[in-house]
Amino acid sequence: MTSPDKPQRPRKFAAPRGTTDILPEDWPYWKYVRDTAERVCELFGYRRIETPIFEHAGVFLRTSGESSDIVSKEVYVFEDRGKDLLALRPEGTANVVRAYIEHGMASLPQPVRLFYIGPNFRYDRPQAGRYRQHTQLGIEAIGDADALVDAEVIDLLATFYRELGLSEFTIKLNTIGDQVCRPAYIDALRAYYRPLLPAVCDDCRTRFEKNSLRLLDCKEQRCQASIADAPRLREYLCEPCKEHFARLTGYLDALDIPYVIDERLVRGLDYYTRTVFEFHPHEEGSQSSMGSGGRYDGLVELLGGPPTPGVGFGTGFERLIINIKRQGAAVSPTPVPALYIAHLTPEASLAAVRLARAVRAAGRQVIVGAAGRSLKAQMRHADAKDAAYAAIIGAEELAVGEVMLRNLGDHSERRVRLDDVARALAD
RNA sequence: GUGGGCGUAGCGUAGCGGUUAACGCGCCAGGUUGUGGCCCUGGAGACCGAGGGUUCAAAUCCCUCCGUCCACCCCA
Repeated sequence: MTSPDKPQRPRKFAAPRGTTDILPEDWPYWKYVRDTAERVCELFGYRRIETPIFEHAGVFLRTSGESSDIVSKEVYVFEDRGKDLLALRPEGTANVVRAYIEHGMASLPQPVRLFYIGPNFRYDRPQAGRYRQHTQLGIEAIGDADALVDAEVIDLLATFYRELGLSEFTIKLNTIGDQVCRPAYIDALRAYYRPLLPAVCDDCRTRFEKNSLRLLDCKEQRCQASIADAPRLREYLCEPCKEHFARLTGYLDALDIPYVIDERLVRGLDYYTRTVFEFHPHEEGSQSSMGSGGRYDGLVELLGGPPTPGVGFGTGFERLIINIKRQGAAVSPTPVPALYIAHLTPEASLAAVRLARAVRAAGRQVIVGAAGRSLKAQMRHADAKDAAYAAIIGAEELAVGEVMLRNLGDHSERRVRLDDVARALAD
């Protein structure tokens, strides 16, 4: 059926699985989220930092926990041409901590407050609100152990959501202890689970060996009874951890920030200590976590720095935008051209590009019509672009150094000197 | 990693065994000589996701693969 002379067409590519193009019609949402993020972070005194999207693999592999899903199966690791083992960053905290150490930020006034906006990569199976490349706003406050900073971070995230028009969310909060008290709890938890192992799911048997704390957030029906009667971490917390948590809830209460204590919230990254939290929209659905974070008092040391406390969060733009669309928040419209220049002859085209430059210099958006198209086609285009005015340059106008300036709203038109167009638009 | 739905022009769909695959939107060009939004006309654009099979005949039936979406899991 194919004629023998039909040329073989080159292969068409699609964006890699789990990635998407952000098209112009979606950009207003992205701009809205980015602008709001930058504004709110600055309000809280956070300064911007951007780190590379890839790092030495060890930065992530060493910090996130070998048994965590992120490290065990989701990190993009590759060897570069110089045989260095690198990894696309799967989360934002470890690399910022690396930068904190590398640039000697420990000698700055503490805590150092940082924020960043950029892509993260996880080899995951794509789904609604879940991508292999996703964009996060993250903040880190490094160098202060007090619960005031924990509260500040949570307040910042809550403020960000409110500013976005996302008022409907629940904050889940928990403390998972520290290096002092958690080991004793883990022992107790394992002792409790050991006889129950035949009854729980396969994943839980793995968790028992590798990451016992995660036994608590298993979603399997058959494991729920085991979880319900498990020892409570609360009862094993050391005094400093208890006090820290009490101070945190005190701050949150003072700020009138509502929260729900969820003793089963343990989080997926191993470096967390004490405070952990997640923000969920009220709308039900999968991938409902919009943002989350916690304290990581051992992380700086783990990456070779001095013992330094830290706390932060990450929040995913794609999920925020899903919720913004769902809750119908208003975003600013895409700017529309002030002037569309239609030109009818080759000489007029030269005048058109010069006029465009002059009007742009006055700070106004200009679109120049496609060369060689009929006036009708160019006017149609001007209308499709929602231009406020159209300037028509034909042989007649050009001969006397003028344009026909048409108001596309009220259909009025008048002749204006080429030099006066920018001024005429300002009226 | 597990399970399910779906893959027809740029987008949204129809066609569900039988000649040159249809419609809407969009795109391009016309509808009197230099003018938009409505309307009308015409055009471009699809090897019907890919490969294999069944059949005289397949976009239509079967198989495999790929892609995509959704759920579980995990997480932002």
